[in-house]
Amino acid sequence: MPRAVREQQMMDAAVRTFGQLGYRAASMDEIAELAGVSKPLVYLYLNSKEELFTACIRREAAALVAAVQAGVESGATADRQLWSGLGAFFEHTASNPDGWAVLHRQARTHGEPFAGEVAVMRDEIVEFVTGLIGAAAREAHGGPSDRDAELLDRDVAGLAQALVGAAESLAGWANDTEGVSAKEAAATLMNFAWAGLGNLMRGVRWVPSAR
Amino acid sequence: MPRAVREQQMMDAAVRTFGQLGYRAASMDEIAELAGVSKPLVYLYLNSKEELFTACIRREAAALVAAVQAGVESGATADRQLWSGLGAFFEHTASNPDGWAVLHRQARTHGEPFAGEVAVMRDEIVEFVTGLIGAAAREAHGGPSDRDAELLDRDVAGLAQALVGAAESLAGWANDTEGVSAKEAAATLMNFAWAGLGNLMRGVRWVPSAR
Amino acid sequence: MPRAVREQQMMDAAVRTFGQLGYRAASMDEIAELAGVSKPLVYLYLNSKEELFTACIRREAAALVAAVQAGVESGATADRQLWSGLGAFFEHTASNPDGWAVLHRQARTHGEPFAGEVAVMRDEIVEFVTGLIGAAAREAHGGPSDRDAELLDRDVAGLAQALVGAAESLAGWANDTEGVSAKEAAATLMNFAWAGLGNLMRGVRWVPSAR
Amino acid sequence: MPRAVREQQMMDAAVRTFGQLGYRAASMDEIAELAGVSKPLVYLYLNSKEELFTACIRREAAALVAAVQAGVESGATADRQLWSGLGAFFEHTASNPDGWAVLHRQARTHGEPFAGEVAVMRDEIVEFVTGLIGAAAREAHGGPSDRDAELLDRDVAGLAQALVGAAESLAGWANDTEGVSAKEAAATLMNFAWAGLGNLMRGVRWVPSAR
DNA sequence: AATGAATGAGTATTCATTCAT
DNA sequence: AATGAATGAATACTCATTCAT
Repeated sequence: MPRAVREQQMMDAAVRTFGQLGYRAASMDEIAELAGVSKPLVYLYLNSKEELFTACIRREAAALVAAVQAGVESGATADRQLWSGLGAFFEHTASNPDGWAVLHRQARTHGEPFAGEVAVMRDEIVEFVTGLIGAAAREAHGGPSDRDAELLDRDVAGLAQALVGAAESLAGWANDTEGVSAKEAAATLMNFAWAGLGNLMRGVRWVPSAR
Repeated sequence: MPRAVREQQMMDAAVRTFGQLGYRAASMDEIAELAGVSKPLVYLYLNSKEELFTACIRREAAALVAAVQAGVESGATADRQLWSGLGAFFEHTASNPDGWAVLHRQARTHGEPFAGEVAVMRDEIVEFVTGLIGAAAREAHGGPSDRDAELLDRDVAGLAQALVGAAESLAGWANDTEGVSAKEAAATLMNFAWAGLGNLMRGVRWVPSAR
Repeated sequence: MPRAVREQQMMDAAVRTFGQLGYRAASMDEIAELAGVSKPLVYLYLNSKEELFTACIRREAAALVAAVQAGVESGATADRQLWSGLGAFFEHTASNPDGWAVLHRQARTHGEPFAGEVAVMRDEIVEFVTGLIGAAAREAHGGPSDRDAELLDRDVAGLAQALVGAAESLAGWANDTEGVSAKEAAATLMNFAWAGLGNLMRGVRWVPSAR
Repeated sequence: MPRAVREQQMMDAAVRTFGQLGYRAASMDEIAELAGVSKPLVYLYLNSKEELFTACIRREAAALVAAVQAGVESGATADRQLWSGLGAFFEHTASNPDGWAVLHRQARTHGEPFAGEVAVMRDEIVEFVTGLIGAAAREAHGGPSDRDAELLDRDVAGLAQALVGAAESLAGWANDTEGVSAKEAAATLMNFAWAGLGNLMRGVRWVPSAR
C-alpha cells in the first residue's frame, strides 16, 4: 500500500483517538491498532507522538478552513457570505466532530507546541471573518463615520471571538434540545451578531445607566 | 497542621497544576510537591487523582458561582444586574485563571466523570441568566405583545445559551489579549446581548435574503 | 479500657483479617479499624505486623491444643481417646475457621519467622497423636512382636501426618456435601485409621503384586 | 527470541517466585528479573499479575494431572493402578516442589479467582481416584453383597476425598522429612487405603465403644 | 513496505511505621 | 490510655520509542 494512503489511514485513526481521548490519554498502541498497522510503521512515517499530533492539527485546520471557504457564496452580499460561511462551519464541525475536538479542545489544552499551531489557523479564520464582518458592516450600515476605525477593529475582533464561543455553545445546545435544529441555531446566532453589528455601526452602545 | 488547612493547600496546588497541564499530564507527585506535603497525605485526604480533580472542579465551580452572585447588584434594573454579573464573571476568571482553566478547558476535555460535574454548574448559570434576560426583556421592551410567549421563551433560552458561551470564549480572549480589561469585555458582550435582545423584542429578525 | 482487654480485641481483629486475607493482604489499617482503635495503639501494644502475626499464631495454636486436650476423654481406652480428640479437633476448627486458617494456611505459606512457629505446635500435636496411636496400637493389637519398633514409629508418624491431611480434606468435603455430618466424616476417618493401624500391627501390608 | 519460549521462561520464574514467596509477596520486578527480561515484556505477554498467577496454576495443574495419568499402569489391576498413580503423584510433587507449592499452598490461600482454579483440577483427580477405588473394591473384595450400593458409594467418595487429602499432606511431609522417599510415602498411604477399603467391603467398621 | 521483540522511564496507589500531643 | 498528622519505600502497571529483520 502506497505511503500516502497509509499516512492518511494513520491520521484518521489519530484524529479519532486524540479527539475522543485527548493528547495524553491517547496511546500510540491504540492509534496503530485502529489504523490497522504496526506501531513501528507509525513511527517510520510520522516520527513521534508530538509530530503526529501536530500533523493532525494541521490537516484538520486546513480541512476546516477549506470547508468554510468553499461554503461561502462568493459574489453574494456580505451578510449572505457570513451566513453561508457560518453554515459551512456548523456543518463541517458537526460532521467531523473528532477533528473539531482536536482543534478546539485538545490542541489548546495541551502545552505550547500545539496551542500555537491552532492559533495560526484561528488567526486565519478570525481575519477572514473579520473581513466579512467589516465588509458587511460597511455595506449594510455605511462606513464608520463618527467612530474611529481602530476602535471598530477591536470591537469586531471581540465579536469574532464571541461568535465562535457562542457558536460552539449553541451547537451543543441544539444537539441536546428537542426541536432546535442546527440551522435554527445558526439563525439565532446570525440575529444576535447582526443586531450587535448594526448598533456598533450606528455608534449605538449600551452603557451602564446611572445607579 | 489541621486537616482542613492542608486540604486547601493541596487543592490550591492541584488547581494550579491541573489548570496548567491538564488532568493527564499533571502528576500526583508534582501536586504533592507543590503543596509541600508527601504524596501519601494527598491520598489520605483526597483518595485518588480522580476525586482530587472532582474536588477541584466543585470548589472552583462553587467559587465562580458565588463570585457572580455576589457581583450582581440585587435590586437594580435587570440590565444592570446582567451587566454587573458579567463584570463579576470576567473579573473572577481573570483573577483566577487556573481555576477557570480547570472548569472551562480541562474538566470538559476529559471523560465523563468530570464533564458532567461542570455541566451542572453551567446549567445553573444558564438558568440564572435566562431569568435575568427574560426580566430585562419584559422590563425594557414591554411584554411580548405580538409574539407568542412560547416562541419568545425559546429565543431567550437560545440567547442565554449563546451569551454564556460567548462569555466563556471572551474570558479566555480577554485574558490573553493585551489591553482588554474585564470591564471592556463585559461591555462588548453587553452591547451584543442588548442589541440582539432589543431586536428580538421588536420582532426584528435577520433572515437570509433571496439569492 | 485495660490493656489486656484491648490486646485481645486487637488480636481478634487480626486473626479474622489474617485468616481471611492472608498475612500480606491484611493491612494494619484494616485490623485497627476492625478492632475499633487507632493504628498507633496497635503498634504501642503489639510492636509490628510481624509480631502481631506471631502473637496470633501463638494464641491460636495454644487455643487449638487446649481444645483438643480438653476434648480427650482422659482415662478412656486409647481408641476412644483418639476418637474424642479428633472430635474436639473438628469442632474447634469448625467453630473457629479464621484461627484455623491462620495456623494451617497462612502461617505456613509465608516465610520463615512464621512457619517455624506453627511447626512447634504441629510437632506437639503430632507427638500427642503419635502417643495415642501408639498406645491404641499396643492396647488393641498387642505389642509389635514381629516388627522392629523403629519401623513402626515411622509408620505411626506417617499415619499421623496422613490423618491431619485427611481430616482437613474431609472437613471441607463434609461441609460442602449434603447429608454428611462432621461426625460421620470423623467416623469414616476413624475407620480408615483404625483399619490401617490394625493391619500395621499385624504386619499385614499391601505390596505391589507382580505385574 | 520467540514468544512461546519467553513465555515459558517467564512462567518458570513466576512459579518459582510464587511458590516460594506467595502471591502477594512475589513482585513482578522479581519475577521479571529472574526470567531475565524487562517488566513490560511480562505484562505484554501475560497481562497482569493475576493472569500470570492463573496461568501458572493452570500449567502446573495440567502438568500434575498429566504426570499422574502417565504414571498409571493402564491395563493393570485396579490396586496396582492406584499404586502407580500415587507413586507418580509423589514423584512429581517431589521433583517439582515450587509447582506443587503454587497449587497446594499458594493458590488456595489467596482469594477466589485462584482457589476455584485449583478446585477444578482437584475434583478431576478425586473423580479419577473414586473410579479406581470403586473398581478395586469390586475386584478385590467382591461386589457389595450385604451392603446397599448407595451407602458404599458414599463411603468410597469419603475415602477418595480422604485419600487425596492425605496424599497432599504426605507430599509435604515426604519432602520435608529426611529419608522418606516418594515410594515409601506411596506405600504407607496404599496400606491405609487398602486396609480401610477391605474393612469397608467386609462391613467392618469402627464404632465408639460404650463409655 | 512492514513488523515481532524488547525496554527505560514514568505514574497512580498502598502500606508499615513514627512523632507530637 | 490514646490519637491525628505525616511519610519513606515499595508495587502494579503503562507508554513512547527503538532495533533487527
